[in-house]
Amino acid sequence: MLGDDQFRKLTAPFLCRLRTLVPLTPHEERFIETLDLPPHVFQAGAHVNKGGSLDFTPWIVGAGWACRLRVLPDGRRQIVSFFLPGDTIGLSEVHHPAIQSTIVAMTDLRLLNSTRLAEAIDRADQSVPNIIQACRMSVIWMQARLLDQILRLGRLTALERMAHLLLELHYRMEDVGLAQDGRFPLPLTQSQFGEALGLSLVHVNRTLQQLRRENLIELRPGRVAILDRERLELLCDFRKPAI
Amino acid sequence: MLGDDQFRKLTAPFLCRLRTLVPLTPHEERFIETLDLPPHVFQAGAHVNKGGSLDFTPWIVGAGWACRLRVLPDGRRQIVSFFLPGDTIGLSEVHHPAIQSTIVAMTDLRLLNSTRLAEAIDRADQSVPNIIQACRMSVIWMQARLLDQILRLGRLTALERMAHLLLELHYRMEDVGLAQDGRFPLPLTQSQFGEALGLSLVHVNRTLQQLRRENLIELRPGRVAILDRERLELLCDFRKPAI
DNA sequence: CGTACCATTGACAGCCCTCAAAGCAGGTGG
DNA sequence: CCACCTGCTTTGAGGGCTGTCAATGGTACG
Repeated sequence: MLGDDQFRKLTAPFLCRLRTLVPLTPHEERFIETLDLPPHVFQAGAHVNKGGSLDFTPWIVGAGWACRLRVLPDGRRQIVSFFLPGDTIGLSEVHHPAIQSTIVAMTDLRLLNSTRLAEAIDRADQSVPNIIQACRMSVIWMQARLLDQILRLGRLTALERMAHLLLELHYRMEDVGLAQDGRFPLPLTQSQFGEALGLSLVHVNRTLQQLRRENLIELRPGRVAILDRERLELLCDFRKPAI
Repeated sequence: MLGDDQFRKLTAPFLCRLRTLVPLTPHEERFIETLDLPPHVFQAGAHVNKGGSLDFTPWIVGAGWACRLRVLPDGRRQIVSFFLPGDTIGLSEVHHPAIQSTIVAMTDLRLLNSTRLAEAIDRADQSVPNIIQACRMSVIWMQARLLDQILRLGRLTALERMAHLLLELHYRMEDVGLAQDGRFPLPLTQSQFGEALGLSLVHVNRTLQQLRRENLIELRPGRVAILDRERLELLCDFRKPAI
């Protein structure tokens, strides 16, 4: 279920991600490429941070998708954020009980242990200054995406929310080299879209149909194509994450 | 418009806040108490981070309320988070253009310049280890509150959202010694409640009336009383921020 | 061929929004 | 002292966006 990523180097997305933030020295590129292979594998549906000493391990997503999830006692579920290939888990953002959320693998997942990276950051290792700078920027990006999510849920209509989320995912996949020509793998069910966007499954379905009717996207299970990015951005006031 | 806080030491709330997180040494208490007085004053409605060199100054809120706000081109506004006395601005969380938001004073505001504190954190100053630890924890709390906001907007009904936010604000005011017996100053208009909770002004009004009818809160302009915290928490699955 | 999961469609209800107007309190100036 | 203004709160009516319930279809897999 890892799709096209299966045979790529698992460090490639993270390298892409860092290079969108800062230029790296050859030494730094090697530092990343040697980060703890082989990967730790979680199956779709597994909890990445539920019990065990792995709870506080910092990871880099090599392949597959995960999400941060909050569940209410009555069963309502809210997806807070997504982790895509090249994202860090528990490094730029935080593992802590106070966060009261679970990290769930949405597909089969290959994670790289980034403890060495975390240590380098902690002691401000002078041999990898750009990496440290990039990770600092990455904290900011992650925060900005949380604010995006708040804006979507608080102020956008269903149609706008869906468009806005698709654009965010597109940009993120493009950044790590996993989107070509507006097309990228999208392993979300409509129910999961609903959990992320605060909508019911049924309404997600109707919203997606509307986007298709207007020739803004193409969607088949597991894959999406952004047909008219500009019009889609206009529709939902999406602001390209500049700088 | 600063209410009861007017004559308190402006560093008091921040000291309270830190002490809820870690114990401080006498040296550390003095370090806080000498943080750059007199305060920088913003009038209600002013933008704290809009243009000028003050943009990247890290602050501590001494008195008054502020919020982080996102505005859409068509005028829709979403309050992302609140800054209460004792909170930091641009220290635990981030000033950066990518965040695409404005920090607005909701009341007259007295801010302490915390550049000295920021520098102490940056160079890991060994004379104030507990303060640094507390600021690290504070980042986590701030993130947790963003997730709370996402949960409210994505999964709670209007009544639940309102209850949940009131409880959060109550706990935060209580932590910094500004709530007694469930009562605390609440300088929000119903319109601002709406901007924070993703509701219309009219619906905020009706929701507040419902909470009053059920004897859960008392509310008069500028001030609120939580009458039955336990029932209110039950109503919205509020989880006390433990640990 | 049955099972399970996901996508799709229809009918209907309800939560919440918009529009509109009236009440209320504080501040200002005549 | 009162008229007036301004900003906030309150109330009513009606509509629309979105949720819930229920059933059907499609596809992968055993």
